[in-house]
Parts: sequence; structure tokens; C-alpha cells
Amino acid sequence: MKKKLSIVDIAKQLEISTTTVSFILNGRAKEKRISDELVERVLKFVEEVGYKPNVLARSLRTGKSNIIGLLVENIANPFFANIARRIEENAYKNGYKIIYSSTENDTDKTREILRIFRERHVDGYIIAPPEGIEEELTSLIKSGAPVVMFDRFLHQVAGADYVGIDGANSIYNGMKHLVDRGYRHIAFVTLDSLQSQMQERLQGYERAIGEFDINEYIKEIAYNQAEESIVRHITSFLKRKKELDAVIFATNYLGISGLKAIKSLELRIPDDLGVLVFDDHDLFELHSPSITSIGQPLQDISEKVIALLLEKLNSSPHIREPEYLTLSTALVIRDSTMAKSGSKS
Amino acid sequence: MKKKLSIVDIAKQLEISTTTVSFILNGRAKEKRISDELVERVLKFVEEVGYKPNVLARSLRTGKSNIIGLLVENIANPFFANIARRIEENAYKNGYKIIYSSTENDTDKTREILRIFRERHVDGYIIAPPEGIEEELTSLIKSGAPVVMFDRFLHQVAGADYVGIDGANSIYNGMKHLVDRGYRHIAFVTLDSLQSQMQERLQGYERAIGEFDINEYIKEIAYNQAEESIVRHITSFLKRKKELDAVIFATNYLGISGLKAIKSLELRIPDDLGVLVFDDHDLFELHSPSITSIGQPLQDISEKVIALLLEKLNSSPHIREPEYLTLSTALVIRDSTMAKSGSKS
DNA sequence: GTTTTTCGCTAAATCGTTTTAATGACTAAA
DNA sequence: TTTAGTCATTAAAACGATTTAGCGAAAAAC
Repeated sequence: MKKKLSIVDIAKQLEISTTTVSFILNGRAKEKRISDELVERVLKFVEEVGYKPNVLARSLRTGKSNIIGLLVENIANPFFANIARRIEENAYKNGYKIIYSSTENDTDKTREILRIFRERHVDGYIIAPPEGIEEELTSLIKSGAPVVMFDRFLHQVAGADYVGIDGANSIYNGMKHLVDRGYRHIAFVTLDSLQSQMQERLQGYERAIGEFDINEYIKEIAYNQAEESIVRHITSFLKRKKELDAVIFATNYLGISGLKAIKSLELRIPDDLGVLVFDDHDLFELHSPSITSIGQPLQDISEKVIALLLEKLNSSPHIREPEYLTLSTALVIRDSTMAKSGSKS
Repeated sequence: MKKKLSIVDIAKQLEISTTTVSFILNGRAKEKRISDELVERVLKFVEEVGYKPNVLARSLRTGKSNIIGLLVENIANPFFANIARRIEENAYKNGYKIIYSSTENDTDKTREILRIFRERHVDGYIIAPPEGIEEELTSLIKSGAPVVMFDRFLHQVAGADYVGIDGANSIYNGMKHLVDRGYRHIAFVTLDSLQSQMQERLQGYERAIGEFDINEYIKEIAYNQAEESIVRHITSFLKRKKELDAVIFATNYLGISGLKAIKSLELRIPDDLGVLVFDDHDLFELHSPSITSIGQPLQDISEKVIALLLEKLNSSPHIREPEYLTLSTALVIRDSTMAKSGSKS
């Protein structure tokens, strides 16, 4: 077993000081005017014996870990899994590793995770923050940590960048689409959550309700229930509101639960009920009939998020104004909203 | 900004040595017969000032990082995302954090990730290994690292635990189900992969073919293609083999691509074609008709994996025989295999 | 010919822990 | 009274890097 060599070993073998080796390995040879001849000798030797610096020792000394903490709501949700995958890939290319956790929108759990991440000297944070975590994030930022929020925004947190989508307009456009198709009694099934992205989507719905002068039907589902329970709630809601002719679901999993509810009620889509879901999913494309949905720009979100974070990481002391990016979504029109008027679009 | 206190600060304030503090904090007070009075004084003070040891320094000294490296094929695949989520939750409860990467079944990428994980002094490895990584894993294990493989097995790797499911019998049972339903021309759509789990599933198919004395139709799809390309291949295969009356897809995403192909060909399920997919998915439950699938015991797999790893982590020097766990799956019978014989099961 | 600069490199401190080996004081056995 | 053994604690050496401050020799400036 080859016992890992240290920088001391290297220095000893070459009969020079560890300082010199360190300078050379960190590309500070020019700056420290170390002779080209020596630089080459060291590099060659290091290459030969396959020496790799001990990351822990380095981190201890420098205070940098090259690890990014990623907090998503739930890694098993395809939206977050996709984002995570792309972020990871990108971070990796830039020499950063990702350490992640699912918050489950639970403030206490999130607090705890942040504590642990901080303890591990994570260099930067990417977070889809639950409500109630404002204070911790603010203190994190004050202590100098780069923070990028995505998917939802916390107004009270100053100094964090944000990347999100335009939920209000997305839903508004969805509503417009439904109204154009002749739907009039459109329900909005959402979470009983004050998170900014959910509020925005709700606003989009309400603006449309007002503008098109139609009735409002809102069903708020409590978060963190078992799926069957969500299905039951939606089922009972749909059963109660017989006049409905369309439903918008505000998240992908509400949409999935909603489809289960609709199936159990044996309602026909789109004849009995038009369906539109926020956030796309393989399932919606394949469903019979296929489900109209609002697709988020996953790749774009991921790229922006990691770019913003890297920017901050590479220019630590100089604090720039935080950036708030709002990307737009794409309405993917499918068969589930084809009922009332023209049967072909 | 409160500058983090160190153990030295604690010791100074209490006018005792850092050694004593360290012993007390690590629960070695009894063993080192430190007086109860002092223990209490230290614990109280530490609590009061909210001192947390520096994880990096500790890791540097002890060589343990309390980080587990998780390598999955693709975190955006719901199977792996679900496993990852459960493993993370469990690891977390035991004081371990997860650092993950997607291998994309690419040997080079995996090698690189392993290098980086090793560099970071990851304490243990959980991996769904691609082919060709045997050597690296073996050397990892030789160097004393605990390794647990899951989902697929590498025979040449000695000393790693393994948790998987019984793919051969699962597929065999699926075939039996199809044959019982009256299907005779059953195709098997799989990957052109030598990975053990894919080979097992194939064996299950072939055993059934032999036993039931029916024709064999195998379509192997190359990994790492764009989805549309997979869909095209399956489409052309189905078009070519007009005599087929059922298909088994060997993975969830092959199943999804397959359903897209079937849709584009306007084949009716289950009348024109029975469908069965290995690995369950929300989509299969909701699809019209719903798709019969082979469900893996996600929770059980995750629990076993993390339990085995923790066991190894907590008993480092004494090497036990590796454990190979094979869990069984559940055939979830749905409408996509209801065609030929009895219409109600 | 002295002083100052530049050059090329290094000694030693530091990051914050854990752990080995030892210490002085006291007690019990011989 | 010496010896040996507990007791309660600690000094100091690791772990493996980075970084500050500095040193002696040669070259340049005066």
C-alpha cells in the first residue's frame, strides 16, 4: 500500500523547502520569481509520483472547502432532481463538489442542515428556501457566504441572488389559453403555502379571474401530506364543485395527484374537465389524453444559478448588487385543454 | 461578528488544557477518569458559548470525514432519486452527510469521481457501478474503504457488499403473467449492456422463452442516446415485428420511450400490444390504460444499503465476509396486460 | 567602496483538532 | 521507608497544507 505522500515528502526528496513546492503547485511561481528550472523539476517530480495535495489540510488552512451546499425541497421531485443534476455537472466542471439535502419545506430541518453545512465550511449555498428561514440566511450572508436562491424568493433576505420564473404571467397565460378554448369555470388547485412562487402563481390566477370576469374556485392543499390524502382532498373538491369545466394544478405533484383523483371520479378529459399543470413531466406528455402544461426552462435556471454563485465565489470581497433573474416559461399545449372551441389548434 | 471559538479558547477560559476539553467532548471522560465536577463545568460552558468543533481540523487529524460518497447512474432517474433521498435521510440521522455524483455509466467519469471522493477522504462508498470500474473499486477496498454496491453487481470486486433485486425471477414472473394472459409473441427491449442487473433480466426472459416454448424477440438499445433516438429505435423495431403481441421493457426509461413509440404507431394497449415494464413509475399507474410493472422495494433497498455501510463504518478493522442481499420485487398488475384471456383477474 | 535592490528561496507560524506519553500527587502494598 | 499503583490532568507532537516575514548572495546604484 503506497502511503500517501505529503508535501513534506516531496520537499525532502527534492531537497528544497515545502514553501517552494507549495508556491509552485499553486501557480505562484512567477509571482515569487522561482526559477523556471526549479519549477519544471518540481512539476515533473510531482507528476511522476502522482502527488495530490490533501484537501482537508488545505481547507483547514485556507478556510475554503470547494464544496457547494445545495438545498432543494425534495430530491425525488423530478423538477429538483433535474436541476440538481445539471447544477452538479456544472459545479463539477469548475472544481466544486455538491453536498445536498432535502428540506421538505421544513424550517427546523432546514435550519439544522444550514448549521451542518456551515460547520463543514461549505463555500457557497444554493437554496430553494422554505418560509421562516430568513434570519438564518441573512446571518449567513452577513458572515460573508455567497447565497443564491432559486424557485422561490424571500423578500426579507438581502444580498442573495435569485433565479426564478415568472409564475404570475405563466399562470395568467394558461388561464387565457383555457378561456380562449371556451372554459369558464376554472379551478386553481394549489398549496396552502405563502412561498413566493406559489403566491405568484395564485396572483396570475386571480388577475385572470378579474380580467376575464369569471368565477373563482381555489382549493388549497396542505403540504407534507401523504399522497393518498392529497388525492382524497382533490377528489372531494372536484366532487363538490360540479360546475367546474377546467382545473389548473399549481405544481407537478399536485397535477399527478389531481389526475389520479380525476381518474377515480371517471371524469373525461378534456370533455368533462380541462386540465393544465404547472411544471412539465414525462407523464403529462404520455397521458391519454396528453396534458397541457407550463414547462420551466430547467437548463437555463441551472446555468444561471451556478453562474451567479461562481461569480460570487470568484470575487469574494467586492460585494456587487444582488441579481434577481426572472426567466419565462413555455406553455406546452396538449390535448387536455382541447374541449370547448376549435378542436384542432 | 462572533469569531468562531476554538477548543483552545475554551481551554484558556476555563484554565484547563485542551486535552481535557477534547476528552470530555468526545465522551472519553469516564475512560480518562476526569472528575464529574469538571466534566459538568466544561459541558455547561461549551453549551453556553455554543462552541462547535471544527470539522475540518478533526477530519485532518482523525482521517475521518463523516461523508459518504454516493454514485448513481443519474440522479434525475426517479429510481435513483428515490433511493438517494432515502439514503440521504438515513445517513443524516447517523451523523453522515452525502456527497453524490451521476456516473452516466461512463467509466472514465466514474474513475474521476472516485478519485475526487478519495481525495476528499470520503469515509464510505455507495455505488451503482458501471462496467469497467472493477480495478478501481478493488484498490479502494484494499485501501480499507467500505464499499457497498447496489442495483448491479461486479463479480470481480471482492469485499464489497451488495444489495440488489432478483431480476431474473422478476422478469420470469412477468413473462409467466403474460403467457397466462394468452400472449405468445413477447419481445424484450433492453440495453446493450453487460451490467449484471441487465443480464439477469435478460436471463429471466430467456428462461421463460425456453420453458414456455415461444419465440424470442430481443431488442438491445444503446445507452447514452438522446431520448428521441431511443424512441425511434423502438418504433422501428415494433414496426418491423408485426407479429408481436406484447413487450417487456427492461428499465423505466425504456418503458417511457416505449410508450411514446407505441403512441406514435397508434397501437392500442393491451389489444394490439400488451406492455409490462421493469421498475414502477407514477406514469405507469396513471397511463391509459395503466401499465403493469415490476416494482422495486425502494425503501428496503435503501435501508439495507445504508445499514450495511454503517455496519462496516462502525467496525472498521475487523473484516467480515461481504454480504450479498437479493430482495424480491412485486408484480403490479394493471390494465396493459389484460388482453387475451380472462378480462378480470 | 559602501549602501540599496533585486533575486531565489526558506524557516517557522498557523489553521483547530486528537492522541501519546508523561507528570506530580497521593494512596496502598511490601 | 521504599515501591508500586492509581488518579486527574496536561505538554507537546502530530495531521498536511498555506503564508508571512526574512535571509544571504549577487547585482545595481550612489
